Amino acid sequence: MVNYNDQQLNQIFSALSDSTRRAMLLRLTDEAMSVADLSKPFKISKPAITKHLKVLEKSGLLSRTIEGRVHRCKLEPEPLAVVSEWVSFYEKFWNTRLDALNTYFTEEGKKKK
Amino acid sequence: MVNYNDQQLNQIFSALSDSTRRAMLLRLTDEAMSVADLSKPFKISKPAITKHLKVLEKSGLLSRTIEGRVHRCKLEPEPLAVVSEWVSFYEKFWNTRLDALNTYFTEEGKKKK
DNA sequence: ATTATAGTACACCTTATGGTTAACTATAAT
DNA sequence: ATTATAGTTAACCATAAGGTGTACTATAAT
Repeated sequence: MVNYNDQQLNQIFSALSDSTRRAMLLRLTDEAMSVADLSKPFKISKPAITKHLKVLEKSGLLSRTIEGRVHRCKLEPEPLAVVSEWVSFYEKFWNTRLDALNTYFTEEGKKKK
Repeated sequence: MVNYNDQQLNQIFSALSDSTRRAMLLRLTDEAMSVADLSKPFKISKPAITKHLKVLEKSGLLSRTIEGRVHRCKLEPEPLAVVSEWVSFYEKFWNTRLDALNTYFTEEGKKKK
């Protein structure tokens, strides 16, 4: 898989740390759409939208194709795969914790029997 | 699983968007350790370390137990499970993309045969 | 009692972030 | 040719983030 460096991870996590941007990504899972359509649910100014789009674009989470005066925005999921890969390393830690919890309750169950 | 709200996701992603903090988390996967031990690889001032620890603590990624004058820092993986859950929703999007790629190469393979 | 160590709190600085309004460019429609 | 629409750019503002040095608190060691 692609080897993203620290700075790129910074950018991706930073892009994801804003509710509006995450909502934008979610909206784009349905379908690619224009900036106007994409920004409909958000009660912020157009320049604010532009800035959010730039952040998403720079982090690689969004691409756009310009068709006339309309910018068609598309979700680019690869950085999310990178996040998934990054976080998967830690999976064992919450698993062992759940295992410990599980063992605890199993032992409790045994005692009651 | 726990239902984290938008603001908590903001905090978690924001905490993860800094190289130093991610390196701290990685260090803590080996073992829980004091602030001094934890901060050894980082060439920043002690107050800077304190700040990073606070960010990690507020996001739930780190806990500490005070033993005398030593603060023992421990990795708390639950927020990472939340990230994993959040990102898992998008898995289908990079899977379908990889599938498409796979199909493409498979078709190419057929042509060559 | 004094000194060393672990860590935080405070005040400050610089840059980044998220928002605004006003003005602009470029395409589309009348 | 004029007007409307899609979107960006520029200048500005307030607050947050990440860093610093100095001063402080609290525990441990001599």
